[in-house]
Amino acid sequence: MKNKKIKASNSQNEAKKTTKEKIFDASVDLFSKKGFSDVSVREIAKEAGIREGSIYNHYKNKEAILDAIINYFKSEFNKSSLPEEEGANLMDQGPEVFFVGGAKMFMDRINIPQMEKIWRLVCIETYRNEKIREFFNKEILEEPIAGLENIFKIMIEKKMIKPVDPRTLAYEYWSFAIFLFFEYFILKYHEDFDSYMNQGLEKMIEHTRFMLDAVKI
Amino acid sequence: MKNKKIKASNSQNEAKKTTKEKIFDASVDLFSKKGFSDVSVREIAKEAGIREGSIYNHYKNKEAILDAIINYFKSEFNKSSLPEEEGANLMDQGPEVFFVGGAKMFMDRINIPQMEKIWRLVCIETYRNEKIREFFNKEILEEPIAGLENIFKIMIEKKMIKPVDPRTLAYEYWSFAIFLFFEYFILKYHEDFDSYMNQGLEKMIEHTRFMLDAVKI
DNA sequence: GTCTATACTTCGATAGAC
DNA sequence: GTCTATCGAAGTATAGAC
Repeated sequence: MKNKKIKASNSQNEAKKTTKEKIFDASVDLFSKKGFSDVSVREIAKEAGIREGSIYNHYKNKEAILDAIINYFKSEFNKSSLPEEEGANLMDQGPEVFFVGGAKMFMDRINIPQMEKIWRLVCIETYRNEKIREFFNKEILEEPIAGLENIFKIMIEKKMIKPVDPRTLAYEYWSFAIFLFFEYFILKYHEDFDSYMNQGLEKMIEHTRFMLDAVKI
Repeated sequence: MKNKKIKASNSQNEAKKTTKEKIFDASVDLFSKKGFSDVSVREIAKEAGIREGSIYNHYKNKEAILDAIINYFKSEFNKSSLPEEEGANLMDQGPEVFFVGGAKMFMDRINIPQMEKIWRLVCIETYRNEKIREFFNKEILEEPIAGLENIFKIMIEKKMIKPVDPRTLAYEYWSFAIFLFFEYFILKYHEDFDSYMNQGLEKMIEHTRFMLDAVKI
């Protein structure tokens, strides 16, 4: 579970990259730093080490590069979503193990270098890009909350926690995670990356403790 | 306390506006919709009903307009911060009255038409603009949390709530408010404004109830 | 202080030689 | 598929008449 992070610096070696990959990676880098609108095709070409015109042999236009990044993000995001049975197993070990374990797994997903940049990109472009916004609302806001609501419902049925409204609990739990996204990727993005990511996990665990304390039987 | 909102549609009547105000208001409008980088000086001039060149008689450049908006926002934000004694009075009526009353007052501050647009602008430009980011971190994140920490400390001393770590409580309470900012101004901004603002207040009140339930004696 | 006109720059995208 | 060269559009900003 730990060596998932190594995998030869995320994708291919720098040397083996195709031109299309170079354009893709350069765009991820620049878009995540400055935002889509403040990056020019010239910059992307320079960063990728090719001429401007060559970009259009691989992508129809600038927008198409962003689309490709979004699609990559979506597929990676869905690829690594928590399998149903694994969750059920964790839950039997008690609520704390379930949530702390879940938070760690989730952080591991974000912590892949290339994906971390795209997470930042997603956060800063959500206001402007409708595709990203729809994805965010559906897959990062509504679906997790619906899933959590279900989990809390089960926990209540199993008398693992107090019978508080499961929807409220889900919202209380997950809104904190969204807050951490924005705190990390927007408010604190430039302040020493590594330590901040670890702080995020600790904060999420502390939040989990507070919530479970509030509803424990 | 309620008629603060009327005040002749926020600022001057449309007819009486100076050119500088027209430029300012047009910029607020456009920046809050599309973001600073995606708005041109030409657009601002058109929206303000003047010629492009005339803008430079009032502002040094495009960036200076944004600076003026930020400064206006800061001064309005500080102008309306909660007076110390009023808070103490509210607190004596119990935690629920204090927080529900506080949430309402806070929402009233945002709900002024011109300020609502600037709040949106602040939320979407935070990642890009260092002045906004510093302001957000200091005045919307750290200071409120420090203030809340103090309030929870007093409540614990007065034995109004359980002796949970006040810093944790402050973070638990305020992170939800920040989440609501982002949910409202980024994720749901175009989905029927008025009802969403009201929902926000209800959500904040529900959150307050959950938290107070968790720490009540 | 506003207008017309325009300078100057940068941008996204394309054409055509290799 | 990459390069050179360049186009047309759009951007910021300035000059000068009124």
